[in-house]
Amino acid sequence: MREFRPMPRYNPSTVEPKWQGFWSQNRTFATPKLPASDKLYVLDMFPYPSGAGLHVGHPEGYTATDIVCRFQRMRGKSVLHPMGFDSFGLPAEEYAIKSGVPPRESTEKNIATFTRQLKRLGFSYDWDRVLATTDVEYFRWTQWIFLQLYDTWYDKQSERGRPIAELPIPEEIKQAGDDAVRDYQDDHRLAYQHEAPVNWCPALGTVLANEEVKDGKSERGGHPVVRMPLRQWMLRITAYADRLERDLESLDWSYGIKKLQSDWIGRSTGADVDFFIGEGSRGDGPGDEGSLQSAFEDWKCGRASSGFPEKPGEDVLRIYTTRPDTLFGATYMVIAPEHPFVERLTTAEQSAAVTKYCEEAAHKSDLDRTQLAKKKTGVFTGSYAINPVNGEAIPIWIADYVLISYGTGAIMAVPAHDERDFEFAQVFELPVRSVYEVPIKAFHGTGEPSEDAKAESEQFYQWREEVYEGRACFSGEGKAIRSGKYDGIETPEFKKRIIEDVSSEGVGRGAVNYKLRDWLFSRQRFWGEPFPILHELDAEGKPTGRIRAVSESELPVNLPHLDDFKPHGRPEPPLDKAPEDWLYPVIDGVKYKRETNTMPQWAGSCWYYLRFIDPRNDKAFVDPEKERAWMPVDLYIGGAEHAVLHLLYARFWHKVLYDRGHVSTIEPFQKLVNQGMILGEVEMTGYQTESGDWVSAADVTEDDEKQPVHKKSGAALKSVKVENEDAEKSGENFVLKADQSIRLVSRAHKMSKSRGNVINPDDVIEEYGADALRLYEMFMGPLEATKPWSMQGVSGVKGFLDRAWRMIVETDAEQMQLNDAVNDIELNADQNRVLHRTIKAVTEDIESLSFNTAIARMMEFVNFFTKEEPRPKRAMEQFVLLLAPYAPHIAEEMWNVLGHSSSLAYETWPTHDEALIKEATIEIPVQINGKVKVTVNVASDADRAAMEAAARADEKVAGLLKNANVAKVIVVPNRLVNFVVKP
RNA sequence: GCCGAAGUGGCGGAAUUGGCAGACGCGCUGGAUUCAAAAUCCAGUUCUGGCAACAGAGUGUGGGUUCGAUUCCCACCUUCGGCACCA
Repeated sequence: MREFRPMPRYNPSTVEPKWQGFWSQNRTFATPKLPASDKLYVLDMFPYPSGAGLHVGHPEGYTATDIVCRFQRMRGKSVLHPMGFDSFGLPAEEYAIKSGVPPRESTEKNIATFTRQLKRLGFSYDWDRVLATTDVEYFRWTQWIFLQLYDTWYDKQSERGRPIAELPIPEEIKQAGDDAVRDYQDDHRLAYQHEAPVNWCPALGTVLANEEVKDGKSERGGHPVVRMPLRQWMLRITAYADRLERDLESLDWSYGIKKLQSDWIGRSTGADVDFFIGEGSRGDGPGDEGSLQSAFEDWKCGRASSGFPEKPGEDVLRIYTTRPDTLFGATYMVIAPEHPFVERLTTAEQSAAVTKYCEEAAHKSDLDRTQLAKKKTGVFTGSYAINPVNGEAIPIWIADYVLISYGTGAIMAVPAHDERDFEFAQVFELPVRSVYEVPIKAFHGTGEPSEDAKAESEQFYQWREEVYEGRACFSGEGKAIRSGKYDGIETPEFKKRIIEDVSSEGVGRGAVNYKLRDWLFSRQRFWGEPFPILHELDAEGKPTGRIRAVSESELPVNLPHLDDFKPHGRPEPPLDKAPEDWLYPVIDGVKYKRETNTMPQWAGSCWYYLRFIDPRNDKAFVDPEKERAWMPVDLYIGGAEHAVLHLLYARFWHKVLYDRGHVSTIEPFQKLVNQGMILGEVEMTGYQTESGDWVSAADVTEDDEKQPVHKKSGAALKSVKVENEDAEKSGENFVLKADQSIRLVSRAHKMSKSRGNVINPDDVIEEYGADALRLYEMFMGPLEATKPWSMQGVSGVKGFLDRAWRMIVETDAEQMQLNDAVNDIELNADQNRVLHRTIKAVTEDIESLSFNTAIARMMEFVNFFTKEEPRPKRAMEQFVLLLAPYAPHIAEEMWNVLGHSSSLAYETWPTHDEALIKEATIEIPVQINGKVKVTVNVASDADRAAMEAAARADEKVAGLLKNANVAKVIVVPNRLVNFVVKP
């Protein structure tokens, strides 16, 4: 065994465990139950504890938050900085199926690994608060929140969720009996069951939320997803769409993330309009208008007095449009293949074609629908509807480009002003009628238009003509034409007026729609939270359709032991195979079957930030007093991959809890920052043919599978990694040294096992130490930027820590002792200036999360002070405090060497003195016509005249100005002098 | 196609109420130290021309505003990320 003694040389492998042990033993970062001073809640997105362990992306965000926390503690704030594990989810279960290890076992093992790795990085978490979403005592409260959702309906009047007991029951429902009342309530709960076509993934054996499906494949694993009808639990997130959108405004999030969320919610405004169809399927068309037209007149009269009904009757086709101002341009209508009116509207002669089309549409997966999106398909129903604004009968078509799940599942088609309608009209040769004047494009720039501009203008007029003739589509805004009394009105005004008019006639009304759909909340998997729901069974063991919530006192509903939880490709969940005594509880003599679906992985992460405030409470999910004291989260840092789903779901749950009086803030996360991705090391890639001949990257393109192929011949090529010394730069590009005509590609790629460029943080710590890893990840570049890894960069940062160490610690001594050059002396003016400039910059940079520049300033400090001998001890102490948030282990050790016996974690953060930063004289550039000619020294408080005089006094400037005609002199105090010289 | 972010030395990046472009780090070159190496220290390092002093060019491209533009305006190109028939 190696002899242990204090090492004069900086050795992270002894310093770091020493201080990690110290913090742990002294519970240095334990947070009081209630804040003792100004509170600060800083949160990391907790990790999924995968079997692969921590990757270098994790410490990036975690170091950023840790710096802020350590800094703010030194500034006297009460800081809550917890960590936990998002441990439910598919991978543990997939692993269990392969290996036979129960998910709880592998999950606990992974959590232990993650904990060890996180502790090795020296993060100042309050480990007393650690939690995992798979802890029974945690998901007990996840289930409890589900019950809150189940017990809540959304009151549109007051715009908030209220207890289901307060739901007003209409008289006719009351009279229909208890079952009707219960059904009515169930229809209004925020958590409800619904049978609808869902995204079923046979390979994963579960349904997926819309958000988890990309290009018709599962986000996890990339397995195909098909649509099939299933009865599922849904959460009524759409009720909160408006608030989720509106409240974004109050948040300190980047514009990009807000936009992403806002686009996902997808609020649009327009109008609902009813088109009269009479009894349907009568084929009343242009040739047979009589009966439908006269019925339409009667209907319109009726509507004028009755107004616009809440629910459309059988005699109308209700559509939603964002452009009611194009009503006069509607030349046909389209309904979705799943629309309930399909059968009614189909005439006998069209019946066969319609049935065939709808069947095909039903079997298409989302993938087929999107991939075949290139060409529009559809079929005519044979029926017509009457446009309420002009009484015109127009044909009704069926097409899958209209989605049943958005708006009313039916549209009016205005091919002249909507690209999709135009495409469809082209395919089926339907009429196109433009009702807008195409505004003349304004030309940019000044003077004569160039040849290009003239050609462009020519093209524009040609296109404009095509729009008027119905051969092109214009989706912009302008002045109305062919729109009766609305002619000449600009689009926004037209919209307003026509909505008023159709409303007063009772044929339409202003309407709002969202892209956001309700959240499909159940999964057919084992490793998730069981629903606290029971289905009542009758004497024969058949479900009666009644459901019952597990009472709060019966929570948690734990997962039963299951030997086999393998999905079988059928929609029955694995929990259906649970032991009888778990599956069939009897309450008051009534037998029930438990809900066997489980919650999706998102559930646990929707509220973990609340549990951290009071993690061991067994009476409530969080104590209200503590919740009020700590919420909201002041800073939340994590990856952009959660920009939509996790953040939207968590905000939704939070708002429901707010409405029900369980939390005190309307939003959970006040400030959000997304860390950028860390890529692998930059690689130089060249391309070779099968036979090994080089091909220039300029001649390479990608095929459909993203494999490199030769641009001209299409022959498959192989990518070859080229060493840096075999490449050189030529103009804009890198080329092969041996053959300069061969261009290479220099690029950093995402870290992936298959590419073999994954950096393991444990290895980095082994070689350079945790402080170097932390410092490097912060030094790489701006927190939010995507940046490539560089091992040489880590080594460079380690070199800085070595120099800092030598600046303070005597490396020639046998014992750990202060460097002889460090003495108790006063700082001179230069030293003060450097010290105070550093304090100022580092402080401001932490506040703006600009860690890379803060580190650069500390490097400058060390570069300066290593040259100073003797070195004032006080400056060294102040520096160590500045460094501490970034590299806490080495800072604690140096603090120790500087003669302090305890941790610096709560030492007072240094402050700067502006007066000491100011220099007596400053160097300013002197320009002539904006070009710097010389620099001159002037007093830092010199006025304009003095600066100009100093500039003119310079020999070279005087020479240059001698025979020149100085038209103007621009003097910017403290900045520069510029002589404007005319020839 | 739409939306968002970004294009600065050999590389990561710095500088924006418009004011000396390239801080800091890597790499590279030369030197010191060493038997030697590692480590460390010193000097240099945007490009072009020149021994040098110096001169010219330069922040994706093209234009514009200004005494002065990496920063502001217009048009475009490229890369990355997201969304994708939402009427």
